[in-house]
Amino acid sequence: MTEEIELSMDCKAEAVLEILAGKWKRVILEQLFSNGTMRFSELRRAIPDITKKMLTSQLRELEYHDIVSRQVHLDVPPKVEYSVTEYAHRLIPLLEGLNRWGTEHIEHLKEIYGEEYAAKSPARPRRPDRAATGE
Amino acid sequence: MTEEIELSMDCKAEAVLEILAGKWKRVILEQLFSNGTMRFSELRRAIPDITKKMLTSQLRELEYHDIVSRQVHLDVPPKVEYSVTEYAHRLIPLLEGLNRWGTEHIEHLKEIYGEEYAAKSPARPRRPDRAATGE
DNA sequence: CCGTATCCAAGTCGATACTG
DNA sequence: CAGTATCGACTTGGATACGG
Repeated sequence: MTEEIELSMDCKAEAVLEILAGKWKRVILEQLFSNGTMRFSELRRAIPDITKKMLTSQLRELEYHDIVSRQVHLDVPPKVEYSVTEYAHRLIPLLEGLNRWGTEHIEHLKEIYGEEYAAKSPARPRRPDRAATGE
Repeated sequence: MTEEIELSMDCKAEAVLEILAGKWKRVILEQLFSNGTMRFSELRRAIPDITKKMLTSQLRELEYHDIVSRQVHLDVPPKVEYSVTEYAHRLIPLLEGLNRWGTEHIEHLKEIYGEEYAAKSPARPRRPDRAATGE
């Protein structure tokens, strides 16, 4: 029977998911949180597989959400520095919770499927139907 | 200067994001958490805009992650019931945190951009560059 | 009733070339 | 140095139509 949990999530969670969802957002935040202010080129070096286009767009989205701030220095050569905002620090507990849960969840999946579980949920999971002749 | 936060997120968060990321996953969980066991058709009625295909696929992914369980009753007419697993309850604090953060974040965005902020971050945010003549 | 198959539109991400 | 523009591959979500 139900446990009447009443989570009442009006799906405000979407707003946060949007911040964290991009493929590179979390790595970028990791860099900025642990290294402080970084230049565009430093970020590129720290995250070798990211393209300039991706780095730019993800940074712009984070900037829009007031998570990172962008300082443009008008000199030659051009120099743009990024850092996390004060506001971004409120994200930390959530990020930690997410990472803790993620780590445990991977273990949980291993217990269920063995070491060779697929990270991405398969289209047709191989779990057998549990049948019951209820009604 | 840096505050040496050392979040060390090896991006295990991805595993959780995958659970929560689908367009309908959170609404489905909301339903199952507050109503307990529900039939496929009940879920469809509770979430009018979802298609059968989407409902099926999202439920299968949640099932793969051991978040919902699927009970098939082999009688006529067919009857399939879904409910959240024991394991799923561990998600609740995270979900609550996500929702609380989301709610506050929407307020934060309103303070910055006014009531008419765009939910989705625009490609080119209209925030002016903050220039500094450093170097 | 509870799905699957097929097709299609939209969005995401990467590679590459060009610019202030 | 720090981007923007353009294109294409791949993925996601939606609209049907059909099957057990």
